[in-house]
Amino acid sequence: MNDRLTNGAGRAQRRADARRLEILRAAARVFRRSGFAGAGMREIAAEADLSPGNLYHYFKGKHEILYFCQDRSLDVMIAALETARLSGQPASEQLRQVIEAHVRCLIDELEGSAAHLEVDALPAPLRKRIVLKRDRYERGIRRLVASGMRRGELARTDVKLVTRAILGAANWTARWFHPEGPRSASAVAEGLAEYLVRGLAARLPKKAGRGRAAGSQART
Amino acid sequence: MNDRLTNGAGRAQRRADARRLEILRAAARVFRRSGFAGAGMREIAAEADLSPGNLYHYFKGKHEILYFCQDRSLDVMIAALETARLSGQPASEQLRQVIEAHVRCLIDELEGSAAHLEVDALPAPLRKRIVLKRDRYERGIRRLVASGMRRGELARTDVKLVTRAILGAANWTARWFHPEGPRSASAVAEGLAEYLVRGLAARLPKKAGRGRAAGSQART
DNA sequence: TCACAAGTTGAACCTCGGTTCAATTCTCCT
DNA sequence: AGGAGAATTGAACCGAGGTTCAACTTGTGA
Repeated sequence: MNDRLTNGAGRAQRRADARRLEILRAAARVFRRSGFAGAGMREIAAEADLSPGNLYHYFKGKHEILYFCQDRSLDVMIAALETARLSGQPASEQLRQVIEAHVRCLIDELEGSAAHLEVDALPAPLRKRIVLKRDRYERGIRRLVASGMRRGELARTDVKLVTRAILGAANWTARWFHPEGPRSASAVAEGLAEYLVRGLAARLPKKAGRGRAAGSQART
Repeated sequence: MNDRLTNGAGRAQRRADARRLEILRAAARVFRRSGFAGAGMREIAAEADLSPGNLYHYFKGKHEILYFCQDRSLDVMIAALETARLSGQPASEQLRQVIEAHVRCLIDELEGSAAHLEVDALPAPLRKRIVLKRDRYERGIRRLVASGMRRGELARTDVKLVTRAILGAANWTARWFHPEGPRSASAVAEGLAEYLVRGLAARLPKKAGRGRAAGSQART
């Protein structure tokens, strides 16, 4: 009976949540296509198949939509980072997974979102929250890299600089990747990760115990 | 006499040109700070120390200012690419120079310009011209990389993908670099180039004639 | 010195895009 | 069925920012 009592209200809540999610996805697509400034509320409404005024029933305004898009993206990326961390694999493998997940998060055709690239577009209170989360993500990657360096799995270098280079290269795919292009999103993610990880593995061939490093030596 | 006849007009022309350049520099700074959308003509005018209406004496509009900023940046980068190419040094060294110049072009405190990062903001005719030039620059880098691969100086891989990764990492410095930060622009440019070039040199240690590779082996 | 062209200004204009809102429709519960 | 709240709409509102422009100032050449 209690279950039956909340069934309708529960269903309405679920529908509202689903509609919110729908809007966020649509917005993410428009933001990725046109950038935040170029994305109009009318365009987002059309993409989400509702009227412009209706957006305000679900979100306070354009900035709030952007904020939630960004929050979602960062959640996905942080989860991937955590998964990699818990895998217990070598640092280079973990880093590869993180980079691939990051790139996919950006350029996946249906779910991809470049929203988190436009933090500066947010008003200060929302921006602060996103920056905290983004910095948390970035620190996680740095820890992964630093740990790999300490273990001798990655070449020692400026952790911060390298992490930003990695993120830059990954984020930049949003600019040039086209779904109809010659490479699939996966191929791009993998190729990019391969290159970026290799830049940190450069000085490892001396370690005889390293299966891959040994393979590299045999090949070249 | 002829020299004296054109002296005043020549001087006026030079002053107009100097004023145009001043405006472009000011605009580049504002664009870098606030992005194209966030940069207002009033702000640019203030930065260039003249009135908003006066900008229109020198440029047709905001988009034309952006276009010329971008054109200038690409000129600088293309020139650096040409210098590196003509140096006849190994591909990895050439690539290093190109990357460093690219990064400096972005984050140099007085002259730096991130304008070329916002190609999409241009109306179609101007955008077409910038895209042509930008693609020319990118093809030049690709040729450099491909040539290094053919010569065995760089590891063989997907040239286009790697070039874009490099450009992405380099361009992204515009997002995170702060002049008052712990690293100078030069240190960032050098560190970044080091890492990005190493990702392409990963498989070279086998070449006994390589002084650096041999040094690396001795160290690790 | 004068006439004309170049350069400058600051207020006003105008458009575009974010947002509001009254009216209407839909959904849920009694 | 009726009432209340949620959801939706489409037109109107409003302000920010790009641009125009008449009036004025400065520079140049005869």
